Amino acid sequence: MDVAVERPTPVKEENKPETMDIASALPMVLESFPSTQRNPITTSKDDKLEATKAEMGEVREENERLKTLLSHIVRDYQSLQTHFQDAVKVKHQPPAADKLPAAPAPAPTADDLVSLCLGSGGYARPKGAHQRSLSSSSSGTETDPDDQLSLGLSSRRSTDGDDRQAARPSATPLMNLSSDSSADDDAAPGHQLPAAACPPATKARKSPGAGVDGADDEVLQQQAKKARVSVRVKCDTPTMNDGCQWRKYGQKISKGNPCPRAYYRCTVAPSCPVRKQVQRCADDMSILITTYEGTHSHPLPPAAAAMASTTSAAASMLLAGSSSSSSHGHHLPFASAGLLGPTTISTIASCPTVTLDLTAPHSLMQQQYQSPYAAGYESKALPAAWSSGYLAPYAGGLPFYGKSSLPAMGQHFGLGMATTRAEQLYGAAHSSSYLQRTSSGGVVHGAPAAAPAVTDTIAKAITSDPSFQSVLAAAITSYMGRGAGAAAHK
DNA sequence: CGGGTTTGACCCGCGC
DNA sequence: GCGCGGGTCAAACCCG
Repeated sequence: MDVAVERPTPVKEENKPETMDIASALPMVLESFPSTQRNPITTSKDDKLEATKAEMGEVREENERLKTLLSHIVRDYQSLQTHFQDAVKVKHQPPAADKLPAAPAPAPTADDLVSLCLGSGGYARPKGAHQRSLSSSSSGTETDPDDQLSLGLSSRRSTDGDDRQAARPSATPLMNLSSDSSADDDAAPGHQLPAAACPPATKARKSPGAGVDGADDEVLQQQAKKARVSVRVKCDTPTMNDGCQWRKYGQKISKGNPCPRAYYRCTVAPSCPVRKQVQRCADDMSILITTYEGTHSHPLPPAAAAMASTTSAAASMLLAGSSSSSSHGHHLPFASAGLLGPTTISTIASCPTVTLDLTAPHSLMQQQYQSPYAAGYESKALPAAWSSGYLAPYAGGLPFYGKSSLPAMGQHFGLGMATTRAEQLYGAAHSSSYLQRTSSGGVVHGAPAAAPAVTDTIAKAITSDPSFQSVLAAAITSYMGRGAGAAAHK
């Protein structure tokens, strides 16, 4: 068809207040459509105009339905949250039940490994002798040339956090990578990131003789678990521009990977403890693996806030999950929604890592829905939204991240396509998504441990890439709907 | 000249 | 206890 339907750039949504209502967020997309009529129309275009109008009407109806659906979903989700909160409270009554086998030192007790393979069913992680979160490559991911998934997430968990707290085991103060931990500092300053938040003098590792007993032991355990977020993207450039300023301070050839691993330190602020490691995947040199560690101790530029939020949310999810009972899996909507592709959480050497694989699920999108923005991702070092900071309304002065998550979810919840197609996509995403948690063997469990934080992430991520919005929204919708339904059955 | 990169050495944790 | 490997340091070097 010749009617060029040009949608306004996502920037329009950027300015939406975080607290915006979900219902009001949806029409944003529709509101954008009238702009399509502004195309210069020649004399005989009336028919087309009429057709377009009719189409718009249909889309409008579709949107109304989606709005209603979303409202239901949100309600269900909140209900589910409540249920979950209660469940968690009950679950954590026996304090020891939920912790890692705390007795021995913070040693290799945490060898749990959660593997989430979603999105494209063809994704097969080569599970070798020991699974590596970083260098594990995806064999089936090389087909899509533009696997640049934007991860603009400015998730942030509310500090009032009743429900947020639910995601965290109450007995285990979590080190939280997310910048909102700054808000939590008031409550638990001692839990500030040990290595990450310690002064630039670093050398945190050189404190062997600290007295350890009782509660300190627990804290140390948490300290030992410096959560990391590893992001795998297809990227041609040596490093991924995530909006932050980094200074390289080292490089190392790691075993099993001919590509050197580069070590970077955030230089936005001299005292910023955040570090990242950049390494190319051994199996697919086009895949760049960036591992983030720590929390920025300074306001982030908008472009960086998106990425920081992403890692924060992922880390939060990871930590919330990893500190829960090891006998219960963690249902990670991240992956469940097919949002971030195969998402792997692994705890290796007391260093839990969540890997966001942005190389796989994209192909689905590409095939099904060619967003006007999709072309922009081709061979770009960075997804547009990622670098644009378009989802980072709180960056640059305000304490990093915004507020509550759920409203935020609706904020950008712009569904850019009709449900019919969304359902198609959802079907594909849903049918191939599964959660697998392996614990020295491989048991499949499911539990909504970190749902809130992850939901934030999902919601924000949806907004970051218009080409993803549709399918992700569908997937999330489905997830949340099912989750709420499951909770209702309990 | 200041800031960033390179690179070899060093430290430390972990597995055997 | 020892060796290995990952992570960091810091001097030398490079570049604008």
